[in-house]
Amino acid sequence: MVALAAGVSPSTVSRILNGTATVSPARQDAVDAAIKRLGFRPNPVARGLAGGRTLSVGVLTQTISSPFYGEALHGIEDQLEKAGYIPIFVSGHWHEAEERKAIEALLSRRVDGLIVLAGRLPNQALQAYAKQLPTVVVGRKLSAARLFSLGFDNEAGGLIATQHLVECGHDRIAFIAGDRAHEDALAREAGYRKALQQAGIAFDPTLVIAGDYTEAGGLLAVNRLLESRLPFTAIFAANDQMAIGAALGLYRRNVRVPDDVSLVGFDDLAPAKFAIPPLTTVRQSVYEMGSQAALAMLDLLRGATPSASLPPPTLVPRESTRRVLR
Amino acid sequence: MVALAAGVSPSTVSRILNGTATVSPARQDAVDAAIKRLGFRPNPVARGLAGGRTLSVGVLTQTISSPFYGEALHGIEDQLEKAGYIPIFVSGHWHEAEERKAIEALLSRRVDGLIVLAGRLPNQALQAYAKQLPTVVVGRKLSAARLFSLGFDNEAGGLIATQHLVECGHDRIAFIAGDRAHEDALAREAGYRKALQQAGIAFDPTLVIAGDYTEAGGLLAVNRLLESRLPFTAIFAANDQMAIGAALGLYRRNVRVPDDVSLVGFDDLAPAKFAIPPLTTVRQSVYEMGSQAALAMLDLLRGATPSASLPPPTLVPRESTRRVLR
DNA sequence: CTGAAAGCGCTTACAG
DNA sequence: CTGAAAGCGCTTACAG
Repeated sequence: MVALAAGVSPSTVSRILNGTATVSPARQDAVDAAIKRLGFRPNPVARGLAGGRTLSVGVLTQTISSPFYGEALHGIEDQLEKAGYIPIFVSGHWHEAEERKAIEALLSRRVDGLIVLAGRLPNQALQAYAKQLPTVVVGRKLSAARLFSLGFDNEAGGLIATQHLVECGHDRIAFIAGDRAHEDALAREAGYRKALQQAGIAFDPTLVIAGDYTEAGGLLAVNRLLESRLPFTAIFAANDQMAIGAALGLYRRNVRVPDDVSLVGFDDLAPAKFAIPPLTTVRQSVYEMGSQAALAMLDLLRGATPSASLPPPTLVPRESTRRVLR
Repeated sequence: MVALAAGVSPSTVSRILNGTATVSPARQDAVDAAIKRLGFRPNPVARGLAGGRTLSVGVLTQTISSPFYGEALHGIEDQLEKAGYIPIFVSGHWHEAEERKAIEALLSRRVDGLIVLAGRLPNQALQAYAKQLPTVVVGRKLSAARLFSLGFDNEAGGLIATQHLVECGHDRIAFIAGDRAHEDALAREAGYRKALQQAGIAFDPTLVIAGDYTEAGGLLAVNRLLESRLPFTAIFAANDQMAIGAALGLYRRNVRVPDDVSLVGFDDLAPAKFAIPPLTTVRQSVYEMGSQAALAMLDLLRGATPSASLPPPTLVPRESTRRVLR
């Protein structure tokens, strides 16, 4: 070890580097100076082998190129980096076997912790991983030792989106649902129904169209809706991407937004703001979600109990919704 | 080493694992069986320390949440994973000092290679890194030993975009430029000018507006253009994001696309297809760019000379452009 | 507070 | 073709 060449034993240097024990000021200074002089940078690989820590945390995401998760990864990266950890991102592509494989790769690289963003892995698989290393899961509610979970209140989001439409005077509100395999899609739908109920509007199942969280899915859904000839004056799409697809479908058939139908999305990703017309939506700070997840991981890593939580969703009124004219 | 417990020496096992030398069939089988029986998974951390290989490659990107780079990262990940390597993504945020720091972090983790996506690092810095480890840089042309560079033909892209507009009969074509710090922005502009020249249309510098590759920048640019009261019937924006911002600016002022002005973008990222109206643009397969970069890295790693290249950009005609009416 | 020693899990010359 | 040995760059009990 290089720094040894500058006075003391390797053990002492190691202790200083890690703050593992108190060291006399004299040697402290000597070592600091030597480190500076030599431009010494500890080798994380060796540290990992010897100490069992790699200062890296594995992050299982679904698609690294998704606009939604991209934001979250950004939040994770910023936070982890500050603490000297490096995130290692792997993709599961919404496929259980791939997710497992990706996590195995992470484990074999001895990451210190695991952050899981959504996915199809059963809860119990996640709980099992938590036995091996600190784990934070985003988008589900579950508990176990060394496992922390974090999620938005999607039902509340669905509720305020629909309430906004109700307040605008709409009572024939179609809903384009998200992929039912996602917990959050179900919660958003529950919020929609709850708002209807609170407003005394009868729930009409024919106004609910299945979707898949993609633009193409939103386009398809709106086409089906239009072909059904059911009357409606507003659409709540379970995410922005579907709302954007729906907007295109409406444009194609010369249905004007918001003059003929009001449209609200969910997420408030970047494209919502520049949609034509700019999309009214429910804001969730996905970046914040990532950074809170990382903070929780850092807590877990130092043996503390995480207290991270997410701000409630809020409505962002833009130009795709308006009061219904009578 | 666990597998030793099953017959031979650790060296032999290592050799089998790495294909480093020929081993007698008998031991080969014995070891294979033992590996299988014990469910042995080699520890990449230890391999890295001992052998100097970590089976990881560092990827410097600018913003992990960018729609453009997200696609590229996806391509890199898919290709590297197939070969047993894992990518480690770090962000430089278009900031030279951060880029350097990020690369240092990668080096200290002993990545086997480095893929650099754009950025502000001077070419010579990149060439210096190439002396330390195999490097592939995307989006610049430069050469050095163990350095491979790869990029789209942005000038050709700018050319075909503008030619398309010319063929539609436009001769007052505005150009919203990209961030001049990007080489590709300059090349796209050169393509624009070349097309004008080939068509015998005089270049009018007042029709060129500075932009920054963001939607907000496109919106601003179009406002400036409209306020200038200069006549124009078409706009070529140097990327899709600015085109989308421009479309919103036009919509706000009741200028119809494509009836009043034709609009073309560049990149063909996902949102272009669902813009209103769907955006005519120049397609570059960013995913392909990532996967070719990864393939080139794999070549470098095995000591071969990379031969990766990118398909030429192509025009994707959609609904935002139309023949000018006389 | 601080060394000397052993060891993390592998790989790679070095000798057969 | 195959072992024994040394070593990658650190950390962590173990003794002072």
